Amino acid sequence: MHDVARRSGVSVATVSNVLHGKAPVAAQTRLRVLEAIDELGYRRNEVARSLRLRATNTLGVVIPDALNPFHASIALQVERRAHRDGFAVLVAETENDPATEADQVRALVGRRVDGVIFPAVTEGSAIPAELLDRGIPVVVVSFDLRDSRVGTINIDESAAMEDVVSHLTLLGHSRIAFASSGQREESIETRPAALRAALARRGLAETGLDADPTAVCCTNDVVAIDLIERVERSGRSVPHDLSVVGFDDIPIASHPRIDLTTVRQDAEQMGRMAAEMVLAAIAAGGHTAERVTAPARLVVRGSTGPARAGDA
Amino acid sequence: MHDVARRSGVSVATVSNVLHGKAPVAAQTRLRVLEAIDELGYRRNEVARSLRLRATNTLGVVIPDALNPFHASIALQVERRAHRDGFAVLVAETENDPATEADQVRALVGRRVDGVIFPAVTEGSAIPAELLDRGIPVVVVSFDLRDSRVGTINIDESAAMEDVVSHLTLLGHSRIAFASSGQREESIETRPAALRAALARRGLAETGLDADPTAVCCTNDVVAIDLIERVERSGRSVPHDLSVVGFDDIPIASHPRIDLTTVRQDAEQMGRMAAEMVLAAIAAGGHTAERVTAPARLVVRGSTGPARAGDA
DNA sequence: GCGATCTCTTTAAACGTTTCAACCCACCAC
DNA sequence: GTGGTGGGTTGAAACGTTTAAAGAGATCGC
Repeated sequence: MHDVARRSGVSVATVSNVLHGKAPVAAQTRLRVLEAIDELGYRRNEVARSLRLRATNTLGVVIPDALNPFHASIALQVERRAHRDGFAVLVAETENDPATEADQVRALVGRRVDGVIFPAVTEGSAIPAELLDRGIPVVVVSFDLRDSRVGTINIDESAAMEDVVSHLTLLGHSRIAFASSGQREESIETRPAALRAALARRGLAETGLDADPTAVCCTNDVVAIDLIERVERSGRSVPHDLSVVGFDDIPIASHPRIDLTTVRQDAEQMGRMAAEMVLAAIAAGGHTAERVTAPARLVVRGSTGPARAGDA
Repeated sequence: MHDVARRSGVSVATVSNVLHGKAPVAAQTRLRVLEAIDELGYRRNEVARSLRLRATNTLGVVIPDALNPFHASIALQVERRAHRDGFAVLVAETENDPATEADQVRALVGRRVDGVIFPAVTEGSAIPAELLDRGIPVVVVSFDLRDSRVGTINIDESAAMEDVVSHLTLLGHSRIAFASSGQREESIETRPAALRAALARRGLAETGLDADPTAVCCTNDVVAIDLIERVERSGRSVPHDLSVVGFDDIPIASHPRIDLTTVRQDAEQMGRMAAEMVLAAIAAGGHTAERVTAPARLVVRGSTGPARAGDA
């Protein structure tokens, strides 16, 4: 910038003015400056700008597992929406580990991100303490975190689960289990709890995964598809021996070879909304506590079928 | 930092010293400072630091399509490796569009990233001009860009394609087509060119996709799996009516329901190597021109079978 | 008692922007 | 001619660090 100023014979303040049009600058001067910028290939140093403005125009996305297409899709949409507003996106991977999550959040704080989005939260993470105390807006997707300082975007879990259970019981299932992602949990207790509630409403109890269920409701499509793989590798078949339901409706779920019955969530919409929510909060200069519930609906496909005879 | 200094009765320089251990500081002072840091919840402002050090400890990853698991996986590995060295990662989505790619690169330059990784390059992009002129190290994965200032990580495309064609011809195929990702191309001309070369070696020519091929080699697994879907929705079946080969071996490819014959690339290794290559270049203060070829091998599964009778 | 040495600490200048206040000059009203 | 107005420009401070250079006491050898 100093070089540009020198070359066009003006002060840096003037260069800054032609760049932002805050103060008026004579047409002729503007031209000279633009010329110099062009010749020197000048590109504004955003880090200096960030320092001065105390705003980095950067969002953090803290994602447990970038290989889960649902999470990836949300991150992607956030990036797109943010890009439109001139924001960049720092992604941080937690590997579902609360310790690295804390570590990553610290790093984001150090880099002074203007807002943070969690496409999912890891169990046992006291996530946003440090963020919230600093006034950094936080939006959480897929988990109904009840904190007056964080925004959330959720589907109506109990309605969705009600549809799932209704679908399964209509098919004659009564031994219904829940499968989570194995290692450390993501969507914490809400999804299995919703299942238990829906079952209870019908006088049923949850069946253990190892107690020979006839249907399994999985915490997400990746888990469901894995389950189908394990079942079929063991010589049984889906849906004949076991019905499987997923959550998310990731792209592969609708493939005819997979044909997974699942609860469809609109990741694109949810990601975009998350970005907009946090951007709005940033513009307004504080937290948000908005809670929106996104639409979701059961998509019945071929991975669910009638319960095995004699199992009602 | 000023607050910390004031609270512990020392100068900011001393605080800085206890933080980095550059200069010696008395044990007692160090203690007071650490205490103050703790009480105030101080966290170093990395943007000020970046400005002063003229290094942001940030990598850019320019990714055409985050929903392609191969790309996502590379990005993920880069993030992991970078995190270990205290680097953050800015992801930029190009949507396979050269214009937004240019835009994103400009944004990365403005933010003064220390290095950039392209998990794939979009056709027709004059990518790295601006980056290279500024001395920013660049590493490209999956495309053998021959530029003395960019590092590359590739598989041996012609060897891999040789294996594919050998496998297919052994099954009796001679009408072999290539399928790319439709819209704008990614891996530019190298993969189809390799196919043509391998065919030519056997006195065969490429068959058009619309000219009733008996086998199709796809530019990646996503395209292959899509193709299977389209074929089977139209009432034909894979591999009975058409053999399909992919590239990458993304996780779903090995699912028994998909069972895709494909060329396996080790995304984890390639991502890690890309990160290490660019980090090394940053440490050395300049470009890299290293070219490594990663291992790849054909994994034969159920999506390829004997050519239809009468088609030899 | 005096310079040298050593350990610890501070001062102040950078890094590259933005922006407030001041300045200059021309024009205008009176 | 004086004061106001307003467009165009600039000086300089600030943002929060790092670091070279200088300073301040001790300790020490002699």
